[in-house]
Amino acid sequence: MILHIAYEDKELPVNIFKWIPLPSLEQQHHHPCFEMGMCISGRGTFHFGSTVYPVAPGDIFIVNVLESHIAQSHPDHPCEFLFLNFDAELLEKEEPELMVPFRYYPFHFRNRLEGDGVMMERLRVLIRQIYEEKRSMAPGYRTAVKSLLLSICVELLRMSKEEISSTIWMDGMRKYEHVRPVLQYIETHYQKDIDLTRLAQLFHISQSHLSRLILEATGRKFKSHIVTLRIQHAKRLLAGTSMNVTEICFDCGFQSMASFYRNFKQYVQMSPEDYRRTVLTNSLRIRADLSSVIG
DNA sequence: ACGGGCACAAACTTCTCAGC
DNA sequence: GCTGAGAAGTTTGTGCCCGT
Repeated sequence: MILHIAYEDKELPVNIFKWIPLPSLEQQHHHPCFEMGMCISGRGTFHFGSTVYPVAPGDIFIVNVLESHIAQSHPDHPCEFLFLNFDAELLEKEEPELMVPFRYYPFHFRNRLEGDGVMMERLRVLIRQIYEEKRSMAPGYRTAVKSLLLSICVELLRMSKEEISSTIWMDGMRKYEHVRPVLQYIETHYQKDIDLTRLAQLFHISQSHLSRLILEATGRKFKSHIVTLRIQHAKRLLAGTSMNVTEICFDCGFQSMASFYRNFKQYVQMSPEDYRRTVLTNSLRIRADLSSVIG
């Protein structure tokens, strides 16, 4: 199940809120943003696909972009979470290296961070500070939230560096630096008709070698990487504009309606029209809930 | 007009081997 | 160890069609 994340503040794509999961196991969901969930109290379980982690106070769970997950409370000791979700663009714009623990080491990525180490304690404090900043909305809170979030990502980056041997780390960074211009090119040209052959010619690398480099750097195949960017763009247009599906398809860089439908269904598990209806229904429901709370 | 499915050709990925 | 070339298997794009 896909969740469309609407940020309260359009200038700051960061949400933070308290949440008590139900004791019954709900359907897993995913969303196009990063999420961190810190357990404040109680017990329970956190499900990522078929992997199940126990939940204890102080545990921090990292949810990657489009990763299926759901938290569940213990029936007798419901757990309370502080959930933080934010747009990946925030990190990419600031310093792409911050994406490394999430994106460039897919095989080292782990969802549960636990323990009483100095770094863990620092992460917990930073998450609480973001919650307080967002709640108080004191002058300059946007900058404060952004800098706290970036500090969290720096901590994660350093933690992941400690876990991975320096040889693997240096090797990964070197490969990433090698392929970085290609990835930047893809991210600015994905709306156009780019293919691996032309890209290989442009960067003077063989097609097979470029394919391998992209896979090593991103954890995704070339096509999958492009399609992910295009689908994210399509979702933004479906949710935020009245453009018809055909216009959106070609605006995103798809060469035909058929491939757009096939890819959209594969990545989002529903057709573009169904997605637009779901997003509209959800946003209307949220507005109705808010107006009933406000009175 | 638009949304969606199917079959085939084209493009991409993966693997292996060889040269530097 | 890094990179390129080539072959085989897999995936995607294109064109066409049908239903609403």
